[in-house]
Amino acid sequence: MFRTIKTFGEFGRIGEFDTRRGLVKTPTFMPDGTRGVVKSLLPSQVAKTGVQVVLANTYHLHLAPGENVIQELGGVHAFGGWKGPILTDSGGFQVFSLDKHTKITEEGVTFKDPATGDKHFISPEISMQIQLALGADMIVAFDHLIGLDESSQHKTLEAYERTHRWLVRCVTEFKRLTANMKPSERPLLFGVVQGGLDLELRRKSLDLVQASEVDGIAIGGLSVGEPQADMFRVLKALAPHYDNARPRFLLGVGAPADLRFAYEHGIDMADCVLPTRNARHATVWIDGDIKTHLTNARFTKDPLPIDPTCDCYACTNGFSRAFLKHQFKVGEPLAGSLASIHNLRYLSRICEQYRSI
RNA sequence: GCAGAGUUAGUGAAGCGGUCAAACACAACAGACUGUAAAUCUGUCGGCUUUAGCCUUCGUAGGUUCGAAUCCUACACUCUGCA
Repeated sequence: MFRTIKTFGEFGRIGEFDTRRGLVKTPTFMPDGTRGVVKSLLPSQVAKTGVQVVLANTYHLHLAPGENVIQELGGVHAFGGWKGPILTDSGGFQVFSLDKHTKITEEGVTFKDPATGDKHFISPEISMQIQLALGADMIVAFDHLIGLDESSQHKTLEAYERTHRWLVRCVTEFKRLTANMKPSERPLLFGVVQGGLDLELRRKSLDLVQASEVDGIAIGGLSVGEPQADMFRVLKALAPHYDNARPRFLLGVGAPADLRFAYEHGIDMADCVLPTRNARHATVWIDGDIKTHLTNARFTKDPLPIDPTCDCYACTNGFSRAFLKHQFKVGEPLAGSLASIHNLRYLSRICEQYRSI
């Protein structure tokens, strides 16, 4: 149950909710640790940026090392060392990102591993089973996600309908798997809203998800190549219709401007690879949301920290832009780690600014 | 001193008569990245102008040829054998 502490603006809210692994204060940003950990960072470093929840991925952990291995070793928390809440994505995103390697039927999705050629079948039920076995504290229903370029718009309705049929199966399987758990031991299930850029469909999708027995509302299918204005239009249209008792999770959004818009339109939590991937690719955000390539020649002798206004470890411990540029140029992984710390802190600070309104 | 091999754009290295401003790699420069097939990918990379074009380049200087980075001669330098 989501507790609203305060509202701001027309749709924004500050609040908190409980997971079996502890309290989550919102708005919050959750970095993606696809294989169980945030790439290039120690859990302690992630925690110090203000991150409360880390994401992990059903698809990747199912392929290797397998949920059975992780379960035997004590679950994904023990496995990767993250003590706070963990949210697993369902594998639904891979239906989209591995599009060319998948075969979708009503029963589920067959993935052909691009690396090995091995086939893996994931259905709504199997996704629930994997996520429960991994030991996640929040899990996501297995949905059908499509791109939003012109060539795929005709699939919007199909994906929307399938997502809801699959949601029913997810809820049923989830209830079966958690039947013997106390409410305080049970992970939270998020249903996914789809509908592409069709506001009517989006609205219906939200109603359907909110009418089902899910703990949280996830907004999916955005930030998949559509113009920013389209994403904003959808978020704006959904904003007045959310159920106040449940947390709202925007899947896959992480650009500062997008997060701000989302939080101001009723979103409580979001995840994204952007801060950490960009960081490993030498790109950081600097005060004012200025996207900056640290490898640019102009930083060769720059003694300043990444962002003089930032309080992250990298910015307050003497690491100059010149040093980071050099480390990136010579391929030292420390540069990516320091930049990741900075970018995560940058997004956490945005969240903290909203939480302190 | 003799005999071989070599000298190509920032570096390494292809090319061995025309389709060569010259493959490829690295470096350099710029960019992309939004529920991670991503510590990855893309573009530029002789000069001037720029859809096209013009000019100057392949150790140096000559020569052969309609045409040379590619063939010949001389010279310079480098490496490997033999003295």
